[in-house]
Amino acid sequence: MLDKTDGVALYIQIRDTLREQIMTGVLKPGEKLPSEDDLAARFGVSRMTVRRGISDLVDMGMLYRRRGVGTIVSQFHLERDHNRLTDFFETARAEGFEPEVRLLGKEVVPAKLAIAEALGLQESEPLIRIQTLRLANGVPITLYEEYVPYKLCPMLLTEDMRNRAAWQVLEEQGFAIKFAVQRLEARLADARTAALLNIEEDAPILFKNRIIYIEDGTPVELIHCHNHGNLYSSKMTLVR
Amino acid sequence: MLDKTDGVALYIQIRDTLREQIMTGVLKPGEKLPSEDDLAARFGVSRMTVRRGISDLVDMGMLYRRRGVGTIVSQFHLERDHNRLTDFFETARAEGFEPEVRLLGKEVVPAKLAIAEALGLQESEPLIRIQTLRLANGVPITLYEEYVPYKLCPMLLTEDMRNRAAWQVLEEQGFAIKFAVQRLEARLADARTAALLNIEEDAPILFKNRIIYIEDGTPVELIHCHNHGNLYSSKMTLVR
DNA sequence: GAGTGGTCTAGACCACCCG
DNA sequence: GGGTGGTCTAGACCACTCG
Repeated sequence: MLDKTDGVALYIQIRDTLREQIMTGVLKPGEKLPSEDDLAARFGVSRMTVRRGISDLVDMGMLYRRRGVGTIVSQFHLERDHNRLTDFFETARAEGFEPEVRLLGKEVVPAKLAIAEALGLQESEPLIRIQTLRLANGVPITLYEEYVPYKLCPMLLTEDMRNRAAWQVLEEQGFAIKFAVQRLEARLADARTAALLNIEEDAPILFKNRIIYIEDGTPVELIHCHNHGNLYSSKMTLVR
Repeated sequence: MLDKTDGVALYIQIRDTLREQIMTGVLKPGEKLPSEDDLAARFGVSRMTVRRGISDLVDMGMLYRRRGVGTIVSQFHLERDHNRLTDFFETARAEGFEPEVRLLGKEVVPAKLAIAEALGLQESEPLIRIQTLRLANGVPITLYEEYVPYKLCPMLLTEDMRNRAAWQVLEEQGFAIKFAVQRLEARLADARTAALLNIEEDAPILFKNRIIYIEDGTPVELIHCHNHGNLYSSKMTLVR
């Protein structure tokens, strides 16, 4: 069952085995897993190792534990991906839309005060600004504006931005992208946004301000998303 | 340092001790913790127990680990609370606003199709609908509409809803509230919402549709929030 | 009372990072 | 090479649930 020689941690192999069984319906919602002692014997590992694998699935919401009862498959599998930084193309396709990105412009601009503060820079420091229009099935959904400090990654200027976001380029360059903090607001469309999204001025816009950080807490990118109010909504999971 | 007799798990005492030291600045951002072996010796526990406590803080974003280097205090402490179901009053006060809730109405209504489907009910089954207006420092911020299946908790009809949400009452009644899934949209204010929030009709509204679930995946409450577009934004953290 | 998950121990070996 | 975190073992005792 497990391969102790291939370098993949045993608890990861156990986690993936169990997840596979839940996904394929071998383990059904509401059903109890074998006990931890039992699983440890089956997998030929110690109970602590089984627990570590199960804990990951509990954190993901696929399982829950009841002391004195057992470990049970959740009825509802939390879509924790909605609380994660994910690839626009992958998620669009996963939701059944064909994604497309049109480059509107890419230039070096001096940082305005608000953006400089968000990125921990001095005012007027050079930024790379990348503006794109994101479409689903050919319909404009989002006006996407990205700001990255020029000194951080000058090569962004020559990268093709039609298949990934700037933070994904940074990740390829070895930056340990760790998390993002975003703020959602309801706004009205200004003239330019309205024209690009093919809606009326003053139509509703779901505005998203997102700052992306690397491991040690340094901000590396600011994003402004102007999302079509009637065609876009933002879904997420909250845990008690 | 630790109390092995008071019933609180050692790893929780260790976690809270370390968190306290980070919060109070004894451990500063960017600073390395003592090694796990060292901490185990200081706390008088095994290394696995120390790791369990540290892991919780890593999950919360307060620490990060680097193999071969050590465990380091994050520059930026993730506010994971924003990804959690939290108490309106507590969070408002924590952010420096004095919260207030005005009851607009509480009645039993038949479930419309969309709400019945969201809550896993038959159409027309009786629901308790609670409508309140939420204010911060006396300014109306949110028109809050809650729907709970009548059969689930009839006593909601007689509860005072001015200091907690319905799901908090359910929690007090022993329901294991586990998570919520919500969807945010930008909308324009209709006449009633505009009047209650003291804004113009067609002003921007951040609309939130939230479904609350218990442990086994059963939905127990649906919430519609109509948030003041200019005074309310929704902040959250995404993890890579 | 039997079975379950919750916690904890006292080791062990490894991969990785850095001086 | 020395120190760090990553993984794993083979036990142990406890609190809890349920029949």
